[in-house]
Amino acid sequence: MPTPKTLKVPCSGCTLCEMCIPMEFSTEEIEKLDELVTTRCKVKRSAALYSSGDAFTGLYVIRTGFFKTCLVMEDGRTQVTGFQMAGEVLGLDGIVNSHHSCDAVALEDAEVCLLPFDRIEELGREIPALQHHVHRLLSREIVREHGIMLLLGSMSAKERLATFLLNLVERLHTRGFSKSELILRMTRAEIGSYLGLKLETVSRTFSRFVREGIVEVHQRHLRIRNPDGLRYIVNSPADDEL
Amino acid sequence: MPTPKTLKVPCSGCTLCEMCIPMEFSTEEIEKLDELVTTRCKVKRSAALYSSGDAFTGLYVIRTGFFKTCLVMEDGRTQVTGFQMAGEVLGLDGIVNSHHSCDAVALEDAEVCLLPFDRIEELGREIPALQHHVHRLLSREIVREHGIMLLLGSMSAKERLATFLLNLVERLHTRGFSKSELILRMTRAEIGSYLGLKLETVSRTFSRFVREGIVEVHQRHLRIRNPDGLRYIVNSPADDEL
DNA sequence: CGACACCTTGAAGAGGTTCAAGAAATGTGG
DNA sequence: CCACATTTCTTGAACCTCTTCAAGGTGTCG
Repeated sequence: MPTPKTLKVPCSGCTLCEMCIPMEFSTEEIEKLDELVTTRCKVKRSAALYSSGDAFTGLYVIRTGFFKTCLVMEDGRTQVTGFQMAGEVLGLDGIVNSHHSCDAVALEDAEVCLLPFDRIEELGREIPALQHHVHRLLSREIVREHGIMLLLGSMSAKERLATFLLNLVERLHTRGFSKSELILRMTRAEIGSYLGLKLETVSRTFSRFVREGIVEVHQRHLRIRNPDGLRYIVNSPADDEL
Repeated sequence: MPTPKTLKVPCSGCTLCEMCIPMEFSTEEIEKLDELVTTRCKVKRSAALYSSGDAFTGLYVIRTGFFKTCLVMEDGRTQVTGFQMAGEVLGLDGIVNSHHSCDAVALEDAEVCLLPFDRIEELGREIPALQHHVHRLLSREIVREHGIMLLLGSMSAKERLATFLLNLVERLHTRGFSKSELILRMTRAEIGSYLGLKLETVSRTFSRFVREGIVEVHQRHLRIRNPDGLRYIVNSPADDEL
């Protein structure tokens, strides 16, 4: 369970963009938006921000840290449905039934802002730009998941992992990190679950990429040597071997 | 391309529930909602209601007919991302970028209502219940897709097909159709694409279900003889053979 | 330093795919 | 309304990718 802190955080100063300050607001509106964020929480590594069944209170914007969301079946099988990093939003699944339908777990110590959803709706009625922003946020998530369905439904292991790495490094890059180096915050098993593969297959596919000179892998430290190699893999249905 | 008809349709009389009239509205509000639906379109079998790249104008509520939505990769591979029937909503993918990111194709002659999205947002600001309804609609789609990720990521062919059939028959049942008989509106290849399987695998799995006495299959006419058999398959990770 | 979690790699195996052929249904045009 | 073309569905056999099982290596943290 997260540690709630009723700490006033001026959003106006926060550089995170996905949710909070999508620019096209007047200063008056920004003042209102600052009111939106009432609570900041710290979440320890491997702790759940929320779990399936928990009452839905609002959306969480990640300030720092890295999360995974996952579903757990009765028989214990789990499916990782996404990895989220700073600036991204958690909790959209809870809106329909006022209860969460998946778990959000921190993969490293994290800090999130809670945006009570009824406040979001209230403000959305006053600020059309915010309203539309929320709609886009939800729609973006739908489109993202379409992409994952494509990945899970029609891609080989190589393609899946290549797609995953490209997506990850791109998102990190927009946050100011390197285009070629990254640290995986998740285990092979978690990557595998997300990609519909077993951890051994993930490991083997990494090894293969290393052999082909596409990446360097040292545990969780990755270095992409040939990004075009990855892109080529994604776009080649029948991938000719070396 | 659909055939637009500027036909006034009183939504108040329409029994479709998912989008249009979620009860908790005043008569005054319902009058406003009636204004929402400006256009009704007919879509011929195998015609696209919209295609990837088309400008997004609004959401479509299916009055009659049956649709599939699908993504097409550059290399031609396609992924069916969903099947939609009367009362369900199409077009949510278009909100983010004001352009659609997938194709919606009618699997039989269909009729849809267009709800211009800017009007939805306007009205949403006036009617909180509508606003919340839209949010739930989007969130529901996200949760639905989580379920498909689980299916594609961690289920066997048998489990996938059983899950698919149970879901389909349940949705039909809420629309007043039989709990045990249904007509598949889509081909084996389309089912396969949706489930991340090849059409041969779908066909073989059907045959297997028939052999086990779980269903009767005559082309696209299905009869579920043992729904618990299907449910059992879904909930048994290592499924013991006959 | 030892315990534990995580990662890699090999060998055998299974589930699903691919290729191919034929049967059944559907639609079209004469 | 029938014959033909086309699409869709089923089934078999060989193959391949990914999984499973197993063992050993590496890194980390108390």
